[in-house]
Amino acid sequence: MKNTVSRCPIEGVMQVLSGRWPTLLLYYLKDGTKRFGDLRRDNPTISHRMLTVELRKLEDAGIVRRSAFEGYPLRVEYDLTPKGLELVPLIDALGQWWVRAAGYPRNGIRRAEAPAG
Amino acid sequence: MKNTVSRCPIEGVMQVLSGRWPTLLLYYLKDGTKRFGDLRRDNPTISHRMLTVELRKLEDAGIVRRSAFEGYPLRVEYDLTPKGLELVPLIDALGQWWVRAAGYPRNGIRRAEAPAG
DNA sequence: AGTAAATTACGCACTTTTTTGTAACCAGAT
DNA sequence: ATCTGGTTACAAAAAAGTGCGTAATTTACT
Repeated sequence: MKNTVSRCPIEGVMQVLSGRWPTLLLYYLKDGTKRFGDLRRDNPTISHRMLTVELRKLEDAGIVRRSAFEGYPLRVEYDLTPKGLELVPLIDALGQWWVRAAGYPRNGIRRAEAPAG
Repeated sequence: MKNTVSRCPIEGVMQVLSGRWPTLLLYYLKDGTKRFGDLRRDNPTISHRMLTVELRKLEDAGIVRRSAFEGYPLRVEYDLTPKGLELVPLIDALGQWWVRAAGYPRNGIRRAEAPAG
């Protein structure tokens, strides 16, 4: 998943959305503005390092907006940009496809017997 | 991205679609049936091993159908299952979002100044 | 009054885990 | 020997986790 020039738009999107966290963060951010700690509580298994890294990646992709406020204790808020909001229904569609297709019959055709012609 | 029980459907989909190859293979397979060697030529940078690994993953997910025919040299064909076909427009939508959103204005709000209240 | 501890959102260095690539080997008919 | 579609073992690379340090203010306690 290294940085490669992508001829195909699919490569570009997947560079950003691939992995366990990006879509999951989108999922939580679509409810509205969240703080760093909120997102950690939403998903307790993400490490603080990964959360910063992934948020930064989404920010760089123009999907998430980061707003830091002066003062202590620190306060930083994250929310979706218009671009990010457009992405949400597309991700949702994938989720729906996943649950819908879960009941599909297994493709039983393995090692089909047929003339090699 | 290891095997975790996914409460959220998003996690499930991304487990299969994450990475550089899955969506790309979908992209090539949507044109119709392809053989192993075809797919390697379509994407010369994928290693022999990764192609088998990724194809097997997609097959296990019920997205790709694998048909092996008797005889030598070997002949194995890959195509999309109905489930896989349903996925294609969703992936395409992501690609379109990517190119459409590429021209969006950068989110310039960084380190916003505001009362910490 | 003085001090210790908690808070919040990280950055950095280091270790572990996971993923991907390489190369060699296999089958068996032409 | 070559062709095709694989498998396996090993090595390299990338991704993810761990733990420590930082900052200024509040709270908790003595």
